[in-house]
Amino acid sequence: MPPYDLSAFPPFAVTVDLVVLTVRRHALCALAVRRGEPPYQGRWALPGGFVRADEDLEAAAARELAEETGLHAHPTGPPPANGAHLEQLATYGDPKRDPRMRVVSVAHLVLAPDLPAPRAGGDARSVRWAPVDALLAPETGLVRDEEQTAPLAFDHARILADGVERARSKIEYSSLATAFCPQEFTVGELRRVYEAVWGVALDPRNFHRKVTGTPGFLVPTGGTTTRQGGRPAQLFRAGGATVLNPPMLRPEI
Amino acid sequence: MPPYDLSAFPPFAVTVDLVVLTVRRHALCALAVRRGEPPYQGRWALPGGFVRADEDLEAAAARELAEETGLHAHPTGPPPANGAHLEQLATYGDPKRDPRMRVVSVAHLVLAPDLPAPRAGGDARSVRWAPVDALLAPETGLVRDEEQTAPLAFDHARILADGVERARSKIEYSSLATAFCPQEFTVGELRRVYEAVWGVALDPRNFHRKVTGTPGFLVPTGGTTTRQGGRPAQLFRAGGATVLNPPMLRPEI
DNA sequence: AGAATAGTGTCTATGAGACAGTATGAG
DNA sequence: CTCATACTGTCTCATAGACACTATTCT
Repeated sequence: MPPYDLSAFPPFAVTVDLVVLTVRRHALCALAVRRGEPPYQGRWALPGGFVRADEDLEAAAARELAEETGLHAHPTGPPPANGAHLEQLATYGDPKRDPRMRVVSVAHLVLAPDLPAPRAGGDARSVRWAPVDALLAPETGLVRDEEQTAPLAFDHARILADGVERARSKIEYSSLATAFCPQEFTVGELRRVYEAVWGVALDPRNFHRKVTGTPGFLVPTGGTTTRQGGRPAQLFRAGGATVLNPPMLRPEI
Repeated sequence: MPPYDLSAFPPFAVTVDLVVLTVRRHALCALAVRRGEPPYQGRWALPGGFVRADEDLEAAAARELAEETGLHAHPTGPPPANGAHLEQLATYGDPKRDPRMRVVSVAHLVLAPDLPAPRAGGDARSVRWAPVDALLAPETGLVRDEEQTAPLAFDHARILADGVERARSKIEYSSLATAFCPQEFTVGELRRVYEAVWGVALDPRNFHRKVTGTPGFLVPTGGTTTRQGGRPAQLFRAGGATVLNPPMLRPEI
């Protein structure tokens, strides 16, 4: 078969799916949308959609993100405003992953601060933040939830699990945990992000020493806040450093 | 636009491209094929090809690898025979990356030991191992090479650079460097893999202490070899461990 | 006062880097 | 013999983890 014989390749549909993560009420949550049509009608799924004919993959992901949440993503570089971090996650192309046609989905990972309202374009009942534990619970539904969310449609549970694992490992050796925080945040708030994403408790004193001692990780803004109660805490912005060396260590077990 | 309106999505061609890396003569090398047709006729490119209509992405990558090199890949799990490590790398979908049509390429990374002959299916002049430094050299060709290899066709320089960076970082925290070694190897041979991939010199004594002291990384086979000269060295196989904790530290600078 | 959170200091165990010194082969 | 490589041991410094202690607010 000569390469690029224009009649010799099978046609594919290409979509982007989004794993949008945030930390709400001390829990790692993902954005889920309810499917209005078959297949998997009524089930929860990851947001996503078709890549347009002249659109880059990353642009398609940013467009879908804006349509679903109103969030503006900055694929690389530091957060200028209240933007979200966006990166490509992986591509899923099992021939049977969609029962109707051959669809290859390029999944993207988005890390966003909590504050933005969950939606901007759709209707309120069809999009929500759900704890990833509930979305990934075994199909018997062991997790008590006001509304059953698992199992996700298609192979989206696998995609979500891959995205969560990527986020868990990336905050070890990068400063990406700050993408879950508002523009100004305290050391304690950053620690609660780590605790929620990793699902562990960290020693506040050692954590404080570690993050404030890593050059370029945090930049003090001069302000303080008491929004967490207790003694006023310094406010910080994310510094220019993107990689942490040495990394944050995720406690074993 | 209703989702999955079968007439509402633009058609894409989906390909797999392969970044096949090995260590030869103390240098990190990648597999390159010479293009026989336009565009970029006569230029070097990464091996790859179309994904078939009912073929998984990983299966397509393994098939292309076997067609180009005769290597058999085992996507996950330990090397049973002289297989190569294969994993998905990233997906490239710039609308203009191929001048003729919309092509989305799912790049895969392959790490292989040196021994296998460079090719099995094509003709000898159209496929070769080339040092990644030469393939990624600036277009002015600062690297002296018997035959100019850079710049690669399409966006393959970017793909190769991403694959090399992935390999460089993965051998820090995983036992994947053993994928570059034959089934049985010495500590010194493993060290030369690290030195070639990272492009640095490592202290042989500290390296020996580190790798032999990490549980599950190396399993002694009982044999010895003098193929490197000097005092006979113990032979090892790769152990069951896949992640290294604590990781190998890549020297700075 | 008591509770809650922020922040500092101190000790210890672990591991990386530097490097002395010994072991065992090939020529 | 020399040379090359393999391997062991020892010292020092950096840092993670454990945890005592102080600081500053709110109720």
